[in-house]
Amino acid sequence: MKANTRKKQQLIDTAKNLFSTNGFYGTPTAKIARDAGVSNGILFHYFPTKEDLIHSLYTEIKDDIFHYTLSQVYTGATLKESVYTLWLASVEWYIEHPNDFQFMLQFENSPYFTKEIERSHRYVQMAHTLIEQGMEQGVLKVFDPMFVVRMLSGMVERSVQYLQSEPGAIENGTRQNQLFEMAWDAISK
Amino acid sequence: MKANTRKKQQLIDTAKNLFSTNGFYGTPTAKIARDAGVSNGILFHYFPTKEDLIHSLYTEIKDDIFHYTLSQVYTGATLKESVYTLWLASVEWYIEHPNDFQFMLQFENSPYFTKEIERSHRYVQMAHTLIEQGMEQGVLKVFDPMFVVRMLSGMVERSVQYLQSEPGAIENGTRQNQLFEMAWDAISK
Amino acid sequence: MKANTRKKQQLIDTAKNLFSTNGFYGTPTAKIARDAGVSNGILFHYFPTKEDLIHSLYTEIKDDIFHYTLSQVYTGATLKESVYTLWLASVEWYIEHPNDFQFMLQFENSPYFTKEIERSHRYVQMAHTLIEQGMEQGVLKVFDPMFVVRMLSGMVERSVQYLQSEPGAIENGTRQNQLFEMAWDAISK
Amino acid sequence: MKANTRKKQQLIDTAKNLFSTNGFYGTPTAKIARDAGVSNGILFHYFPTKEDLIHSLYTEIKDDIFHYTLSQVYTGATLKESVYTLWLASVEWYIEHPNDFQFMLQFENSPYFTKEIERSHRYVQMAHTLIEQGMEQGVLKVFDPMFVVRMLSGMVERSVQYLQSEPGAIENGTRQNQLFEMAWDAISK
DNA sequence: AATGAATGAGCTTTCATTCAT
DNA sequence: CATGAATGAAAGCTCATTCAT
Repeated sequence: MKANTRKKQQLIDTAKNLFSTNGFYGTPTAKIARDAGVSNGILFHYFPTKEDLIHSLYTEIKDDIFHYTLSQVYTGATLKESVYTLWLASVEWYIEHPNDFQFMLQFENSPYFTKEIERSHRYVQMAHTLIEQGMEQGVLKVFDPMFVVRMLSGMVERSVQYLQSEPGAIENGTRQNQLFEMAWDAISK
Repeated sequence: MKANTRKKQQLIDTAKNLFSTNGFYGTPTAKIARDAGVSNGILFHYFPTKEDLIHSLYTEIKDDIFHYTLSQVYTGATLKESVYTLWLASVEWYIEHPNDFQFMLQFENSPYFTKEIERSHRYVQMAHTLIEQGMEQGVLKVFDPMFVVRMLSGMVERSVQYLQSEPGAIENGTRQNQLFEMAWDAISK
Repeated sequence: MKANTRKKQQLIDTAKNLFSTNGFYGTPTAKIARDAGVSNGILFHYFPTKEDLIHSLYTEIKDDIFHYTLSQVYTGATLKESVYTLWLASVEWYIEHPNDFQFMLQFENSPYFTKEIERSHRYVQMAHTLIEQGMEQGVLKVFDPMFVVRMLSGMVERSVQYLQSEPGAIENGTRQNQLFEMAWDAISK
Repeated sequence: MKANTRKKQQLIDTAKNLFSTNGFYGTPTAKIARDAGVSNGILFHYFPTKEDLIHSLYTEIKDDIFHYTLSQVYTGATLKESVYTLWLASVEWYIEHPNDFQFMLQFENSPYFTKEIERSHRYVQMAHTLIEQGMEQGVLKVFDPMFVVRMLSGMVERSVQYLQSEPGAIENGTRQNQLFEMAWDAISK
């Protein structure tokens, strides 16, 4: 089972690398297996179809970011502080995992992505709950909470891309605060 | 020259339809030609490769939206009014052309899309100029203008998706104003 | 009719160039037309099929070399002198027309080439007659004359290739005599 | 590994047959696979491109004829005897393998064939060595040895074609001796 | 669990040839 | 005679998936 886990994980890691560089369609399963140092056939033992592999990757990423974010939240925070924690944890995690970030962008804009998948992940559910509370507290503008979640993730994504392209910006705490203020101004009353 | 134009345009229209529904990779060139009612080979007469076709489509869309937006602007407007005009024209145009909207999202998140392509279109250049002016006037938060342009288009896209999913929202002028206010609050000081 | 002749000749010349460089199959008819500066369609006006074009080229070459050789022969020559004249004229002509030489080699080793075509050309018939005479006179080894003709052309071809590859050899009369002696020794008693 | 070898060999044999009859360009890879009784795709598993297949075929042939010829040579032979052995072994082998002979002629007169390929085969190298020795011994006319090798193979080829077309000639030892004498007279002093 | 040979449908692109103008 | 758009039947090659071992 160790060998099992190792090969599976190698496939996942290799797939993330290749997908983020060449896209889903530019990455044959045979190349994933070859680069992962395993046989062609074993990939389909772990992931019955290429689509299954892609979904597994996405799920793993969303789980990872969920756990990272969860580890950052603390009780007794104000609504704005909670949103800030969520926002910053997400940005930090994407900056640390550029392959995952790249992969996620592609996946969420591909025909593989559906609303059902979007809603099924705890990361999104957590954000949804937070936004709902903010509206109830009268702190946030009132819209469909799911829409605000999407708006927020859109702003996170653009911010990450900006930080990636601007040298030195990642370490600049002030910059990050300014970026968060944009998002907060957008959604708060 | 009429036949020329007609067949080429049929290919473009058919391609937009199919691409927006099935994606680039889910749409064989043979199907495009068949659905357009033309021969297989003529597609490659007008577009030497599938990639050329895709790029042409994108360019056409960006030109169309540029001209539509341009027709809406008026002189003597305040900065906020100008941004509103730009925002609203974009939203309206995408709502009216859902195929183009869908295609654009896919293209801009595909490996076909590069920063060079992004900057080369007049639509983006126009937005860039406007944002720069706003910063100089002290009305907008100061960032790399290109980043703000991207942030804005991201918010336009999410707004369009929201309007598409919410029945009756499209005709609701108040709703649209509220959506714009989110964007304006994000970027203005 | 002048224009007629001009375009046709341009097609022939261009085709020879392209065929000798890229081969029959590496040369699309469209490229021949383009390089010749004429329209795609007109090629098929003069040559109903690509094969017709190829055959025309070959016939033209064989006619040219026939006339050149004929102009070199003189009456009262011995058999060996006549064979020498034939041999030298052929070598000279190929050296002067490398494209034609290249094209001929390809054609004669392609599926387009048949025994019927081979026999139908006056150049071959002339050689055949000469060899027959030599056998009757008891000067040449006795075989099927057609075989000796082929053997001789084979030796001409290799000699031309040798002269082409050896710098300075073309102007070297002694070299050419030595090459002829090889051929003569092969076929003479 | 048996299946491996079997399918690969079936592809090679079928390809030789089809190529020699219809030429490289007249033989689709799909037909090779079909006639070989294997799937379309497996051909490209063994030979990444059609060109690779063609080159492999040629290499195999040249290796086969090399080994056959090598098995015929004996020590203590005079130079003329050695050349005779080489000549006869080649002629015999081509007569026994008409498909290979046909294929070889096409290949060596196609754009696939280069001087580098020609020199790389042991069969040619063996002939080259023999001719060089003959020149050093003063038995052969002095030329670039490679040219003499080519001249000799040209004469072998014409002789094989002659023997193929002349009924009964193949079994006629005298005929073969006469053909060899032509070649020998050509190259010997 | 693991291999990698094998499958075969499907893809983009090419190109000789036709045809409306 | 001349153009070049239009046709459509291949062709070579790819690749997700299966299967014998």
